[in-house]
Amino acid sequence: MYVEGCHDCPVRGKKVGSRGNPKAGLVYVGESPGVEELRDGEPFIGPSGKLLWVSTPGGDSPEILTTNAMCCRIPGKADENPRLKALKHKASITCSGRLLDEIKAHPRRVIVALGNYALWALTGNYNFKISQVRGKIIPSQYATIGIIPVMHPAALLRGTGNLRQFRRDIAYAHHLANGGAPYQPIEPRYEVFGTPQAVAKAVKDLINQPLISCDVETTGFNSRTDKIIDLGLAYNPEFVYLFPAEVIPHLQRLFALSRSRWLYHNGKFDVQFLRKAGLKARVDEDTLLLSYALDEQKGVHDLETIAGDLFDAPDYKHLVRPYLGKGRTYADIPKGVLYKYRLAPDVSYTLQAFRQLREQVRADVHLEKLYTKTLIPASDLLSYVETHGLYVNQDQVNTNQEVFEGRLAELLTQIKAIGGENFNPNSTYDVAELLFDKMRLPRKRGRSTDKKVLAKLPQKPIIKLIQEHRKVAKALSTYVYAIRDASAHDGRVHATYLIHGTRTGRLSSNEPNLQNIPRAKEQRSMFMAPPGKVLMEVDLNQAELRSLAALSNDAFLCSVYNDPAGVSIHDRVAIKFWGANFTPEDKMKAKNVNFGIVYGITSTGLVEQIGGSKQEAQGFIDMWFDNAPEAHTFIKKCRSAPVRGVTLITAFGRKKRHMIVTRENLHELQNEASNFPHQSIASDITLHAAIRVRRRLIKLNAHIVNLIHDSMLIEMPNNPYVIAAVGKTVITEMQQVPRDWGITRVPFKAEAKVGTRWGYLTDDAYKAALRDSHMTA
DNA sequence: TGGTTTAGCCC
DNA sequence: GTACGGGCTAAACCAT
Repeated sequence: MYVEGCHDCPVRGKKVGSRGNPKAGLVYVGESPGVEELRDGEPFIGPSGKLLWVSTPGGDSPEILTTNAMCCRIPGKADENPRLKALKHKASITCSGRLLDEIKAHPRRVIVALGNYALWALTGNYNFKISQVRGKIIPSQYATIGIIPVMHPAALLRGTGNLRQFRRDIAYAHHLANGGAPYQPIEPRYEVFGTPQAVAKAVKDLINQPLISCDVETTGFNSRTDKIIDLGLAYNPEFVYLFPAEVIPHLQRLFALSRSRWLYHNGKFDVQFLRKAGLKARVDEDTLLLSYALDEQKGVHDLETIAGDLFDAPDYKHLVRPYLGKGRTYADIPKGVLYKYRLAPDVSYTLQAFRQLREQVRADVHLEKLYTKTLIPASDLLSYVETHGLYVNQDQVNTNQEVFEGRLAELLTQIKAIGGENFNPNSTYDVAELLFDKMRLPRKRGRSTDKKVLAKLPQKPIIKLIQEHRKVAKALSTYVYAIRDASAHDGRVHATYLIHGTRTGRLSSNEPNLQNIPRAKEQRSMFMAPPGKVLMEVDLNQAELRSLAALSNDAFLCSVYNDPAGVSIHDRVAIKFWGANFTPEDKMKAKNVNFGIVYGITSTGLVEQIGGSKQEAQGFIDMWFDNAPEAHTFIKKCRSAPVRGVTLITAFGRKKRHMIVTRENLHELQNEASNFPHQSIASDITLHAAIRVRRRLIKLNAHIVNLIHDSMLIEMPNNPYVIAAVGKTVITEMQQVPRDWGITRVPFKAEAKVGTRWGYLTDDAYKAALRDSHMTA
């Protein structure tokens, strides 16, 4: 094959042409051939091709014309290397004539552009980004229906993109090529109900509807300081009722009395604003949580993405964006624009998405259980935890600020005396230059200067200074300034807990993250109980190891946790390793192995913690598993799930699906899989316990103020009766939840600590309260 | 201004 | 040569 464009082409290598029916109505256009394609002279027969064909309805078919934007191979590193990138760009331009000639030779219905280069060559528009336009019909002179941009399968194999979306996009192209109608969102009509009389009329329409979709637009993300601008409701996606903020009080009756099921997209956010405005809002259905139940990957659950995927809803962001920018809020958007392009579509799209997603969840018994029994109740729990917030000890924050700022200034002076006036210890570039170029210290792992590397370098004064500087700088920026600023409004921090933040079912926390506060007493004590109250922390004891024991039914682990004498697992393992006369150091090592096991630790990782040789560490790991063979088998079975194409499912209905397995990511997927079940179960036990106890605690004026994977923090009056009642309630439920969910082979154990400052909670204080209340533990 | 990399904190 | 699961934030750096 030789065409005129090849004269100007900078590559001029061996060429790979097209395959399939030259007259096909459906064309796949890829980027450039890979190694396998070059060898066999056909496009899409390597790993990318395999993924493409398994994602194609009906599989590999000669009725599809398959070709590439470039017919020569461009080395895979081209996107990182500027010289190669320029070459690739030039090649794609010179080759586009050949591509378009081939396409134009016969009438086409649909062209699938796989990746940016295919899209650019087909449209001539280099501003397109595949990640932004994928799955949308782009009109084209070359195809009657148009171009459907889709992520390149190679990108998915590298770990970017989302397989569900990829499959849906390909299926959509086939649907269109086979004469199917384009997905068409319903664009709702809307009306503003701005007077009490108008509201009364709207309420009459709405109050007996079985399902109402609700959304609010606000001036910001903080329900304490920001305000609702407008509220939208709909029971039919064709029509949205809009209510300006000033008439919202007139909706009280609707929210309080309606028997409707209330639908939101991330209702945890909306209901906090609505409750502040005096409405009895509740979340019965939630499209964000439905989407997460169906796909535990992150980054695909915002309403724009869902509506775009399900019915090709237009992206109106660009129409709203010009009115935003620094210092401006949604209140600065003209009402007409806000209603037409934001509020009305959001309310209607939520309803439209719900119809599809709810059915998909209902069709799967595990997901139905997860959604109704865990995700929706968690939304209710967390909207309350977020609103209540965690009290901040401003004195401790101020003290920490003074101490850390003072120390940081000292350190900086000393560091600059060695590194020079312009030396910035926060800059990894500066640190690497000083250590490896000027001081000629030995390099490890490239030019990394992280904690472990510094610890292994010869202990020069500058290294000690940099180590301490990093610690103090972190303490100051992340854990003093952020907490100080976040609590400036009402003396509390109100973190946001994401239900969909992890692939295991753990919660995540942000702004601020209350799940990674340093354990140092003076830092944890930035959080405390307000005057007259105390904090209680209730922890699950070794939750993940107990989960592993229960799931694997391992004889050794089960005997440890069912042991009436209560000899700890660390002691039991130490005895197995060293006999009855083990030393305290031995016990420490045993503890590290025990905790490492649940994370799938390797000998290298274990050496980092306990020292010694790699062989010795491997010996401990082997011995541990020899001693717990059923646990070993269970973990191995989980590890092999990605290769076997098996989806892991927990008792709570959490799933770990294995979408794309490649040689590169296999190891990572196996590690995730082996960790998933016990991590997931441990956090669900905590979450369910919190859901169960919340209302009972409120009657005692006790409030959950933080949740950290296997523990919860509770604020309550400093009264022994209350403390004892709360402790008993929470401990009982944390221990009962696993039994109720069929996790019965080992008991779970919860423990309570009490005090005024988070850094100084003790079990003695809890026991004292039990004594004082004349109750027994 | 926004995205990526490197670092450090937690369970 | 191979690092151990799940997260979030800040600062520097680099591209646009």
